[in-house]
Amino acid sequence: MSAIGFDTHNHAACIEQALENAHTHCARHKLQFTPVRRRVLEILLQRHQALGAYEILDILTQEGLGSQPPVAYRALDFLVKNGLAHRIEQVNAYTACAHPGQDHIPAFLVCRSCKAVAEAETDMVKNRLNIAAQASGFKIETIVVEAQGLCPACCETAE
Amino acid sequence: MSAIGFDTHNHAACIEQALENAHTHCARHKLQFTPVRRRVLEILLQRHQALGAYEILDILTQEGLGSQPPVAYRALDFLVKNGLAHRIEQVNAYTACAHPGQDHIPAFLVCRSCKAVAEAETDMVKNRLNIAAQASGFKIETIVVEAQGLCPACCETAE
DNA sequence: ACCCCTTTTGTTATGTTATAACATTTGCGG
DNA sequence: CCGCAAATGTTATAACATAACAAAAGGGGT
Repeated sequence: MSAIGFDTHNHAACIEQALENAHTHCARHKLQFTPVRRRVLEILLQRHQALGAYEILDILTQEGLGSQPPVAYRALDFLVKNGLAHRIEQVNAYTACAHPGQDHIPAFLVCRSCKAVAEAETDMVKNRLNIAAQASGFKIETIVVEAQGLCPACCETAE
Repeated sequence: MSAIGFDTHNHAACIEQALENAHTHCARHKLQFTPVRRRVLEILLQRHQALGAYEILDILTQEGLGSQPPVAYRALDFLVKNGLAHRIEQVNAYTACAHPGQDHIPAFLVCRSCKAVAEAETDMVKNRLNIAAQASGFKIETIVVEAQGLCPACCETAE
């Protein structure tokens, strides 16, 4: 289990690469990587941050890509369903997936101050939960693991 | 890690006991266990189930204990803050705590069909996440672990 | 190239969840 | 029994999300 997201990196290249990966992923699965969907993913990638649907909608609206809530929600649903983004339940917000195509169960570290999001791995969690679930006959379909707190940057500045 | 919640038990006694425990817990911490707060906890205990704030508000309203959203939200906030109930983020709902007073990090198994909730333990998760967090300098304050799926009863009947 | 069906987008309306703000009442310590 | 702190009542509104249907665009088969 290792966290990425709070380190520095070549962001432009990282975004370019991720969009490229998403494009080929969609092509391979016969999914339409439409302008709205592409742009929403790009927005999520540009900020390594949890963004609310309405924040994204604001940006889309400014750019003439859509003006009503369903536009944003549909694009986000598409990205989440296809593993290109994740929903952060604790804050009703969305973030780009850091490991697309890996069919993983992510754990998130979410900064309550700046909304920065890091994505970690959780093999252990899945195993543990499955043991507990099987013991009682519960059939797990989705797992959410989220931690909230302060990221390194905000530890120094915030409250 | 073991799950409770899908087993059968003497429910009336279980509720009585839990309310009694909550009462003494509040007394010990100089917290007011008011009628609304007590009734909301009782409602949560009666159904081992995730209930939305507005569902609870409906019941309170019928009983003349309050009619506006803040009444329900304030009671729920109180219960959650003091470890007597938990919020299930995935479904925007609340459930009574199965281990009050134990300062634990719970994991939930939530049935998507009947909203039944079982509470399991997660020491491992906490440790694992803390390792990942410390490596990047992130300071964890809260952890959410939730699985959604089908409970034993609904596995047979539901889709 | 064209048709047809499926998917996506546009749009209106509304449903659901949650909180800000302030007045009033209640509980509790001195 | 006074005065402060905590809790409740109430109004209004903010924030998040989806149902439903019309219009347009994509893309596969002939």
